[in-house]
Amino acid sequence: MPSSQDLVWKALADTTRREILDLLRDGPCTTTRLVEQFPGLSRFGVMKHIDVLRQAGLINTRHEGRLRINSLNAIPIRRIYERWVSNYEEHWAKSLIGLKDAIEKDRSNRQNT
Amino acid sequence: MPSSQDLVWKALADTTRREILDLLRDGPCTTTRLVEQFPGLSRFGVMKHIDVLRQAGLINTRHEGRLRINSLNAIPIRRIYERWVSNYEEHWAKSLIGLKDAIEKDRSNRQNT
DNA sequence: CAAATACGTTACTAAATAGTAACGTATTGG
DNA sequence: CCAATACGTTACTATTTAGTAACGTATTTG
Repeated sequence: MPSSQDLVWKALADTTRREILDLLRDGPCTTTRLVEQFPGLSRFGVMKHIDVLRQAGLINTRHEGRLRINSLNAIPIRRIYERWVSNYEEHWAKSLIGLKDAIEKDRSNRQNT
Repeated sequence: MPSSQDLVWKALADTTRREILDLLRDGPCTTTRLVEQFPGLSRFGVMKHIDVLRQAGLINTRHEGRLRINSLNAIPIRRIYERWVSNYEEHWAKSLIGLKDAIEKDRSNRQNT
């Protein structure tokens, strides 16, 4: 039973899919136009990536005649940030600011044992 | 040729691996103790996850006698945030603030067709 | 209505990933 | 030194994922 968060993580794990999202940051785009941006991949290849992104809720598609217009939904990325990434902010701040301290502490710890 | 960023994304895509990182937020931990936290997995299973995390630079291991002490390095997560996630902040802010507007627009669009 | 366009699906293959079981190595306490 | 402990690896299987080729559907345009 994969959670919806899990689908988002899996979707983001692939370079092509992150590139698709990056393209959509500039605005909505039809499926065919997206396919054209990836000459190395078949149409179906790209479409399967789009599917994964849609299932993760990162892309919405609306129909307009024979066009399918894909647009970005950044909210799931926000959730990833809020529920997970932000928990590490304190930690990485410590690693950056307190690097010298950490080294000193580590050294004296090893002498005490 | 997977970039180092790519290794981080792949590493984060797995629930077990994110759980390992969450455990390490409380402080460093030996390999065996980490294994014990995942009764459903074999030792090797957990160790392979640790390996993936180490290759992504998310975990450092130092040797201390017969113990291997694994500790968190949150810097790669920070990079993911800076180089990618943060680009979407403007976008998700727009989606949140403009949500009511978007709904109204969508409704009137549907009435027009 | 027929051709062109935009999109989608079915069926298949190749490769990467997750996982287990069983065996091997290094460190340390009695 | 030898038994226990902590860690690691080899060899294998099952599952998932990525990808292609080829075929099918719906919507316009002349």
